[in-house]
Amino acid sequence: MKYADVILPLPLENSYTYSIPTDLEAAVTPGCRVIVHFGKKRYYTAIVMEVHERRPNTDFETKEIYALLDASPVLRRPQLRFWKWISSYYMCKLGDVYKAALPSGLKLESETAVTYNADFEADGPLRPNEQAVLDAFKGVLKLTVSELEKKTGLRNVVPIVASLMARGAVEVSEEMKRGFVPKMQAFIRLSREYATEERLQEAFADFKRAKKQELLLVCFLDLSHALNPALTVEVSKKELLERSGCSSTILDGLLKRGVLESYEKEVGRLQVPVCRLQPLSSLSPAQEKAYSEIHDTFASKDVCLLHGVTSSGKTEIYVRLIDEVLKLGRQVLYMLPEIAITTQITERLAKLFGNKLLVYHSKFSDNERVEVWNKLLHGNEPMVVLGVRSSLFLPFKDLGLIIVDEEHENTYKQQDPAPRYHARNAAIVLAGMHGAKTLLGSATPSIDSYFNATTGKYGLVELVTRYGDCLMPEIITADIKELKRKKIMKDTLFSPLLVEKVNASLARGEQAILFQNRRGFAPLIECKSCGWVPHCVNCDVSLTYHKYHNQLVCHYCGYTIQLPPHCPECQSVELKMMGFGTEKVEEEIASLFPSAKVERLDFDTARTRTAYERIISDFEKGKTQILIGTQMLSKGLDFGNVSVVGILNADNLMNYPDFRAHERAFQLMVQVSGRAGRRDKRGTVVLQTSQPEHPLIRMVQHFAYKEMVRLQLSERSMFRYPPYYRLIVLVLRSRNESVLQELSVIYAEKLHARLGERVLGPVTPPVTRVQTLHIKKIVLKIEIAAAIAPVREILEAVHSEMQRYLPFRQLLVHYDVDPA
DNA sequence: AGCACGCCGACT
DNA sequence: GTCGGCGTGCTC
Repeated sequence: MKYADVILPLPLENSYTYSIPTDLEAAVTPGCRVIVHFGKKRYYTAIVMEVHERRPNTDFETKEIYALLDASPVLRRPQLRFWKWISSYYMCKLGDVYKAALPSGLKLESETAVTYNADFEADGPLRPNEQAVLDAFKGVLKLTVSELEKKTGLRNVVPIVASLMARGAVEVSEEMKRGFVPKMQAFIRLSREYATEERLQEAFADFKRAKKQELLLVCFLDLSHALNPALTVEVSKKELLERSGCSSTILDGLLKRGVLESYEKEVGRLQVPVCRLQPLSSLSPAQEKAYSEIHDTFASKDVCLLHGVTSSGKTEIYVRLIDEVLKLGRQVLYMLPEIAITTQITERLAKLFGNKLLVYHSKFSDNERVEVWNKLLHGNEPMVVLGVRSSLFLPFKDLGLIIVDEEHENTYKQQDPAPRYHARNAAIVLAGMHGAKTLLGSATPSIDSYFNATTGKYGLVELVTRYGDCLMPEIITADIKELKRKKIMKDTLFSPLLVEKVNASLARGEQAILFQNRRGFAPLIECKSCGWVPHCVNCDVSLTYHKYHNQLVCHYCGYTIQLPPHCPECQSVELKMMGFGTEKVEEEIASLFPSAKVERLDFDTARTRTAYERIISDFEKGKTQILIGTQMLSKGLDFGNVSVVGILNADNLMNYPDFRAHERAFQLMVQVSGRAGRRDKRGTVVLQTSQPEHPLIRMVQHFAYKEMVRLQLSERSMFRYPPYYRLIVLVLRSRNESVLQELSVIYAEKLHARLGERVLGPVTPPVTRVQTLHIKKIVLKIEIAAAIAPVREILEAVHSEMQRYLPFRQLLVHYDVDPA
């Protein structure tokens, strides 16, 4: 008897053993997907980790594998190893890694479907809830449990469905959710009967009055070359109708006559670029130098950091390296943070690499992602994948190079659902498993990477001249505190300097970008008479006012209410708006620069791929003169005509409680400034701040990156932060505040007993409650040279010790290794 | 993560 | 007396 140890897409400690039906014994191999029955009801797609003949010591019945989904593994050999590394280093369950790794089209799950019995006649009165459930079946026979819950508005329909089933009113079944659906398209061909010239002549003779049909057939023959087997191409129905200008009724006529016939065929969703491939452009001397230095570095080191100022042309260098690796027959992963993957970069790469390019990110549909997956799995050609964080999990065969562009971006660190992995660091490990090199690129490298590069762990290559020798923008500060004191800036977000610069730029037919790191209209609302502030019911934060929908929104959990017409505490109608977000900036621009066309780029306006791309392309084409946005516009965008950038409030970037606040503020301000001035024009940046003398502001003004690093490093070493220490944060959450308080203290004491001064806390984070869960954190600072395995063992030991305290079950615990 | 089982308050 | 709230434990 053969058994398979499988991993389920659930946060479970162990793998589970299923027996393999004899007819599948040969076919079930590690890396295959199987469907298994798990628990009382549900079916899941599990991944086979190991096949063996060891009978499980049976305190439990061993179930059989229900079905095998793949003739060959969907994972390639190194992938499982990579999954195990992620789960061990980032201290999460293998099931969590599995969940993150596969596109959901490959993870079919069952769902309980409820079918209405049309013959049902109640033998007695129904309870209101039961009636409500039955009423939901108006016009439909079958609904899933979740659809029923949505339709009825009831929270727990399962028991109600159970009692209805007992009475014979409904039946339930487990059905698999729809997974990947291949895209089918209708094609048209000549029917067999008419496939000769003679028969076609007859057909033409037959048309008489059907002139349109005749025209359509001519058009078809023209497109398909159906009579010349050497040249024949397939013609889709859509193309034929478009090219002939005929309606589908005319085509139906031809189909009815039997001259043509229609057939369905699977087509890919990945668009094949139609443009002709372009040769690589040549490199400037500075780029050439950097390029060869990277090469030299890779001879002795596996990782190289490319520190290239904005618009120094890092992409050209990447392109060269990609081309080279492809020519060796190996694969390349080019990673970018989510917000930086735009049509600009995809089009550029498509022109160079054609159908060797695959794109993988969250704004692609799941079906498209499955196609990318399958193409890498089954294809053997060298490929370059342009992707986000999760593209690390794709089934690469033989990676030769991973490029992590904008490597300083903290969005490379996955925050919320486990696995909480850092894609840049994981990329280096993955590259190691493939014997590949990693190139980290940034205009403002993370302090961690820069430290590694200057201490010899990585190579360092610097590119300090901007491409085409265009000048770094001039950064001028505007002192908002002073302007407010002098009453020059009253009830406005714009300093006179910024207004003047924007006006001058518009007058020259140039564009402006305004940056404000907060969306919505006002982040805080306060009643003028009693001081009441609207708070989220689930989280410990005030609600942000969004004027467009006249709503108050929680930016942590999405909780939304209408703006009350008066204060619920004292009935006063005077509500004061405090602070400002992108919406308010937009509103003020409309009055300050009435003739300019303005657009806003933030989470609210760029919800879909098309909306996002439209805003960018309109700005690119000059349809928009002013673009307002959050950090979304700091990345990966090249605009040729922007001469002014305004940073509306630098203070809120610098003043938040995190040891990386200054590093991040510097990176953000320099990146945003980099949008100003391209080609031959020197740009201007107006930096509005109440602390113009702040050292960090001075460093931004002079692009003094190294100075910033020096200062930060001395602080980090003093206060035991990365890169000198490794942080592991234990996050404890509970609905029950007192249990959380009590247990977090005990937890920290136990850790302190074993790890001493390395343990800090428990501390209360700035936002103490999110989604009805109170939060405490215990921070571990581990010497960077120390081995991490013993620390993990201690953490696990203390965790199991804690489980002896009964209320511990009310706690949710997770680890955040190397928090961003 | 689901899902069932089991034990307590508020309704007919 | 029952309904339904959620705390607890298990899933090969």
